[in-house]
Amino acid sequence: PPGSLGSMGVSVPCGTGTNPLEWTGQVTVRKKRKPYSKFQTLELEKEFLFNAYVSKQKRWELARNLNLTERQVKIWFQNRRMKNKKNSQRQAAQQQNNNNSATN
Amino acid sequence: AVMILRSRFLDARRKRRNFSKQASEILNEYFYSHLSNPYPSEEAKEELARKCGITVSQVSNWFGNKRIRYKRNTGTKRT
DNA sequence: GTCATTTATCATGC
DNA sequence: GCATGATAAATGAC
Repeated sequence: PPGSLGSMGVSVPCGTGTNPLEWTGQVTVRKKRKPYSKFQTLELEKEFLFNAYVSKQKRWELARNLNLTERQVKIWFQNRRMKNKKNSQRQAAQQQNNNNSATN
Repeated sequence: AVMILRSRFLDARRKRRNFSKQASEILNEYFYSHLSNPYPSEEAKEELARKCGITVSQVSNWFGNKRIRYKRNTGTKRT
């Protein structure tokens, strides 16, 4: 999406595009998405319970023990924090709905 | 094992519902009328969400799915 | 770091 | 049996 910024100032990949269907073009070669194993996910979740932000030392250990790259561990925690935030917002919205319904 | 049960409970995929026909029409109308740049702004998403009776996240999901599937369906067939 | 995305995969509807 | 909505890896902008 070309230069269209949200209210937060974070823009999105791709940078051009006013002419026909330029957005359909592939920007970069992406690595194929591979779901992690149950064990990998479980260990990452356990560490996430301790702290949502992992130190570099811990990240190195996790990567080694789970046979992942440090980059994968880093990104997993980033996505996990986003998931957490999304769930929090979802619960907050439901609370709002409940309050509105109750007071009306 | 614990995770599986927890995830089965709060995973919205388990209770997925198709959007109403009217909502799909609104979303498709916006998509095809903005085919050169089908990336609605945050405000546009909010308005679409309000008109369709769904959440902003659902609008984002819909456009994400629509873009990739439109690309795949149109890119493969050429004459 | 966040966060809107892309993409594949998942789970469901019909 | 695929269409469809939501989620899980992965990227890129800032």
